[in-house]
Amino acid sequence: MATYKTRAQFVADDLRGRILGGEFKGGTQLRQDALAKDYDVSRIPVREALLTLESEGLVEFHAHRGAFTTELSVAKIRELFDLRVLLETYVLRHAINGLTDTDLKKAEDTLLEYDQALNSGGDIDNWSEYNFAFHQALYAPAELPETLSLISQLNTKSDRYIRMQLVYTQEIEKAEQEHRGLLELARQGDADQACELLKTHIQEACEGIVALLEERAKQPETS
Amino acid sequence: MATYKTRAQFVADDLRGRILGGEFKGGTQLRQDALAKDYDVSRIPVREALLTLESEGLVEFHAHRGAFTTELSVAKIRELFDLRVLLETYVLRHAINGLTDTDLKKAEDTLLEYDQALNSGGDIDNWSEYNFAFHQALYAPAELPETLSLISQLNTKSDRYIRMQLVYTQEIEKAEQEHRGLLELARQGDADQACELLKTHIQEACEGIVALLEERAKQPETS
DNA sequence: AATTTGCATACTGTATACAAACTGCAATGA
DNA sequence: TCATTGCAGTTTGTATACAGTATGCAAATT
Repeated sequence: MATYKTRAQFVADDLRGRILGGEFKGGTQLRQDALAKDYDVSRIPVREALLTLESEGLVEFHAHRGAFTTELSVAKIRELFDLRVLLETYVLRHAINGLTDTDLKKAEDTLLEYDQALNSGGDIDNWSEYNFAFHQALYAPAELPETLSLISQLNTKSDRYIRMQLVYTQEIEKAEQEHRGLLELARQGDADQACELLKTHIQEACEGIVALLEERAKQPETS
Repeated sequence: MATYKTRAQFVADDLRGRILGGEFKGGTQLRQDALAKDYDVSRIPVREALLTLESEGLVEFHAHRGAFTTELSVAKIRELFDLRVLLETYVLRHAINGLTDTDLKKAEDTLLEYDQALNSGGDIDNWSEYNFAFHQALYAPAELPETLSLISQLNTKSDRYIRMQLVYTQEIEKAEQEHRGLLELARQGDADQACELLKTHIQEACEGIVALLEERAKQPETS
């Protein structure tokens, strides 16, 4: 924590990880006092951290009742993934036009680094990060920072559900193959096919999550 | 102020209006103490309001140096407007499929209300609000709340520049005609043409703003 | 017994107080 | 002369203290 500029930022970053990691069920009230004790700070930086997380859609404030973790309906999940398709194919197309060798190298390095992590320890937390890093590396050449930031937002919101799916299925390998495919198509400069692959990549992930949620809805409480 | 839930929200709403209204030049430091005195509250709700505005892109925090109003480069403005084209044509298409008479009526009402405001008082502040309300009414039937929220974000970020343009040009009437055109095409169910009109509507506004900014860049300091 | 009222408790939202970081200027030294 | 250091003042970031609102339970009323 010594490296962090402010306590509020530290709390926000750590708490974000805990929420994405599934420590709290959707709709859980986050007690400011308890969090303050967790991090050994006062409630002020905790409140500021919660406000940051609210802007990221992970938490919701209700006046005088505090902050609650959010929960997404199936409809909203579908909407988020549709938006990802729209925005990510958009930037991918831009990125592929004007893609340099060094850009390709960077994306490839991310992929390799991520292979190694997978073969060694490889828990979900790391995967989520590497997945994100690969996509950002692939999109970076588009030089559309605002768009990337929007995509990043959408990813944060859907991240909890993506992780959920990864635990219960063997999606990681499939995703990795698709990543290799994307890189190859990008190298060939085939934007149309790359976008098509990306689209199905995202849509299939969405369907997997929806299926899992509906499955889970049938069986209540399997503690 | 009694109607507001918390002081922080009140400050955020009012301060947003002041920033969008152009009270502060880009890059101005916002002193927490001064704002606290303005609103007769302590610095705590002011800080929370500033954090909210940061998440909207109107303000930026630098650790231990406080909050500064943001300023967009021409490249970023272009990027934002391109995103608006992408997202707004996307929802408009969805909205036009499955558009009911009552939906049309609502959008039309907004347009009429806004005519009246234009003929009576009609300052820029109101125009910005009505413009936003009309677009939201037109898009609402798509039933894509996350997408609308994203569009709303983009509009907030670009709002300052749109207003700037309105002051110096006679864009309002032109925009109004385009609004009528959009409504008519929507009524006819012609999504393709409606999207095309919307696209040029947004792109021309963008070019107008860019031209104005570049004009202004040539003549430094006309105090 | 069920519903309502009043009260105690707990928690949030905000004010005040304090500590740490930044800024600018003057003094010092090369 | 210019760069560097040290210090004072200012401002931010955070802790503590207080006020107002929501929640839950018990007594009271029908």
